[in-house]
Amino acid sequence: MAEIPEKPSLDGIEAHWIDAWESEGVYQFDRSATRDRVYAIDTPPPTVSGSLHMGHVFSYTHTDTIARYQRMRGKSVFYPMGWDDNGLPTERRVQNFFGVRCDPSVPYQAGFQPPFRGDPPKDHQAVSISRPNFIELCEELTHQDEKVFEDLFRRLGLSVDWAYLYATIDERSRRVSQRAFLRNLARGEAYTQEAPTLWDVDFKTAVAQAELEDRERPGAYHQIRFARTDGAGDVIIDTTRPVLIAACVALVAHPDDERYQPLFGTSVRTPLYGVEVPIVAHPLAQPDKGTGIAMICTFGDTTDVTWWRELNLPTRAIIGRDGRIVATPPNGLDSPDGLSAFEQIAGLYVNQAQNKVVDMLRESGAMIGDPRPITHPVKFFEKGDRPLEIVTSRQWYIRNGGRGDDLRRELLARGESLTWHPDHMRHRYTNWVEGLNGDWLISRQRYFGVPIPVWYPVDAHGETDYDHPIVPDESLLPIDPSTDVPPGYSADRRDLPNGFTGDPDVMDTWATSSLSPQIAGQWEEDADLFARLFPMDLRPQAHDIIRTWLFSTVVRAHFEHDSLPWTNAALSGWILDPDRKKMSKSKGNVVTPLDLFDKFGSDAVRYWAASARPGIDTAFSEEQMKVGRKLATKLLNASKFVLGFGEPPKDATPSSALDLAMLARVAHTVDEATRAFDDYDYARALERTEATFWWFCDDYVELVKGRAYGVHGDDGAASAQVSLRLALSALQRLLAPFIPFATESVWRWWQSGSVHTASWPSAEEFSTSGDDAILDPVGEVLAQIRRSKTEAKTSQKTPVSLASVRASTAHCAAIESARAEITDAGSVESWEMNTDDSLSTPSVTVQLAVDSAS
RNA sequence: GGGCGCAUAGCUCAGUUGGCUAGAGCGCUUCCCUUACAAGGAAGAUGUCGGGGGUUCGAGUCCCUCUGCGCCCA
Repeated sequence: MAEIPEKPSLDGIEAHWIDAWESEGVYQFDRSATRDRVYAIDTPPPTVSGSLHMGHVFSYTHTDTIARYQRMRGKSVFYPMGWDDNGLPTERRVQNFFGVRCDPSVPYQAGFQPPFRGDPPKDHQAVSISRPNFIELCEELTHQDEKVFEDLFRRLGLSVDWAYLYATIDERSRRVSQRAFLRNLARGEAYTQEAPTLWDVDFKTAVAQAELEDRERPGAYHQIRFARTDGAGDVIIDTTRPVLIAACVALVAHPDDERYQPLFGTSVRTPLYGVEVPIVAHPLAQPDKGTGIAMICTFGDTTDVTWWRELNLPTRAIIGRDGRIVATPPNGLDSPDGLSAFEQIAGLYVNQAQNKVVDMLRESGAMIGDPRPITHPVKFFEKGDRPLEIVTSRQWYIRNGGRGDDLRRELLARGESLTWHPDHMRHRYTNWVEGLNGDWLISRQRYFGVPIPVWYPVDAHGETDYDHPIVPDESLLPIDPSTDVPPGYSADRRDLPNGFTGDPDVMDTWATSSLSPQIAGQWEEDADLFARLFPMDLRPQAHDIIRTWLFSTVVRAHFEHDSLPWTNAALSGWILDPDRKKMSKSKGNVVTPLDLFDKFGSDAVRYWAASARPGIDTAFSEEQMKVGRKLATKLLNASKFVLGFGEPPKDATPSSALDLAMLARVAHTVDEATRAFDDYDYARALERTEATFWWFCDDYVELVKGRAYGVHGDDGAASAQVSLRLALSALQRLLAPFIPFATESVWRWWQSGSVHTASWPSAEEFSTSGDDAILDPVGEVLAQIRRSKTEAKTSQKTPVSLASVRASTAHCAAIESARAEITDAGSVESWEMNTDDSLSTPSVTVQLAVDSAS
């Protein structure tokens, strides 16, 4: 137990307790606890290559309050931390930081030193390095970033057990990720397929539906003439992408569209290229868009893919994976004029080719009028800078209900049985699952990720047999098929006829992070541990990744464990700047968390975060942090006051009416806070606790002060002192989840052990004989006495020569029961009590002794 | 276009199966160095509960509708 300081202070308490908690193992998960005594949290692994921001502080604080509450309720809390370091954000950061670029054809260079470590000059040409060198740099940089994140989270006071730290690229994550994939493959839940795929031409990788976003982009309608092959005139279409005319395989109109019904079954020739294409009918054609008839190209957008598939159309792909028009003209384009028109655009980037095509269309007379500018939504990779193209490529998929109604229904049912906080967030999930239009594409043509753990046989002609992947034994995981050799082959048969070849791709980062419960819980590696954790109790996360992280985690657990991965999901809102705009770096309104910790203290910043209702977008507010700091300071001073009386006599019990009433109020608050926490409403628990704490300081302490000092004798003092201590103990514990540093400081002034492993208060700790109904009339009388002094602009110490009270019978009795205390607090010299049952609130007429004193 | 949410004091927000005179904090104004705390305390002013309609003895709360804002999906 520590000395109570003369002048309590919040300065330096964070560093002190961070060290003490670590050395005492306060937050260690007790793995001997059985499942019913465990509370397991599937902590979101933050992307460490991103910047630290208030959003992290905000949502992780919410989770931490829940973790601390559950720990105090006696649960063994499994609260791990993970770093999401694999994937594109890290690759991009590594490129920018070191001035390098990954080129798998470059050989490994031992001891490679990058040209820069931070801030390469703008005109620097990226140095091409091997994949292993690149990955080494990824690991170097993520380790630096992880240290910064860890320091931040420790400073914030997260009650994480750091012994269970993981990273999504570490060996266990790779092993778990590959094992789960191989299980999916064995059960037919993962498959490979050659198919049209959304493709980012800059990152040169496939992307999944969940990674798309629509952006409004300027474009233009071009009206184009297609000549009918029967010579009966032209068909006019509107298109924003005339560049794709060479990829056109049909024109399409709605089956009910009377304008075009006579044309179904006939054909037209494409302008410039002279390719004959049919006119077909399909309900996805929009009669009110443009001229109502559109060209189908392979592939302009996802609707083209649907038409192509459902109408069995040929393929004429013209856009390559590098975003350029391919060199070879597509099938069917064979007329001399057509070939020379195609030569004009071959090798150009798409937008250059578009300009060229428009020029040629004007010249040929196939274009009517000028382009008409419009703004329209264009699909982008959420991390990309250029519109997505669609290319045909071989990719790996995991089924997710997007192509199968039975599975879709099962996954919707999983969403139904999950408990959502707040509840309305479940609609995001339902909405997303119902709107899926394909399986989950998990292969990425990138470098820093978990390799897809398969090889393929290469036949005698050198052709790769993708239909019979060779899989490793689970005991060998993790593997890298680019360096490891499959069973039954020797290393020198790599990439040779009658040999093998490794799958060159890595998995999407979500394909690994969707296994965070299995990674953190050491699935299949520590069965005893996993059984104590899974399914976990809580998935806390931001609401913008319901479609990605939350959903994909549900999918993996559904397949592997036939269960939900957790029972509760808690969704945090966004941080808005004080003008209610979403905070962003470009606006320059981002504040760094560490500066705020220095300025207000961690507890104050946590207070701001914990004040926000679950799931609600919240304005960044330094004002709220000041309030939090006041609360922490007040707790120090109030604790010092209460404990300053020393130990009350051993046999002391609360006996006076006011003390019992105060304890009844605190007991009621304990119930309210407990109910709120059980419902994951940390903000309500804080608000109720805080209100009672301030009332305790402002009214109760002031009322009871004189008696506690002994002016009414030893018995009254003993009752006051023991009641003050009972209440203080409860209030310190109720505040512990929110302001862990200040509460720990004051707790250790008089208790042994940490407040964070103390038991959560219960109403049973208090005598229940009190009547807290007396507190309102008593408080009202006190307020009126204070008001009269304030209005007289005199000190609150000024004596009251006569307090004349009019109140109902019940209120008079209440006031009588605490009259001695009001007398002390208000310096009342004499009383006059009048019963008036018509009054709903007491009325006090106050005569001040100030005039006679002057 | 479909879905979800929000609208209460100058600001940020509470307001729990409909129930007393609609609350808190911040900010603002005034006063008080009071022996836990001046990094404090006491007090004051401020509302057509977004508009309209309905149900009800009674509506901030339930229903309908309109308006504005935000987010998710197409």
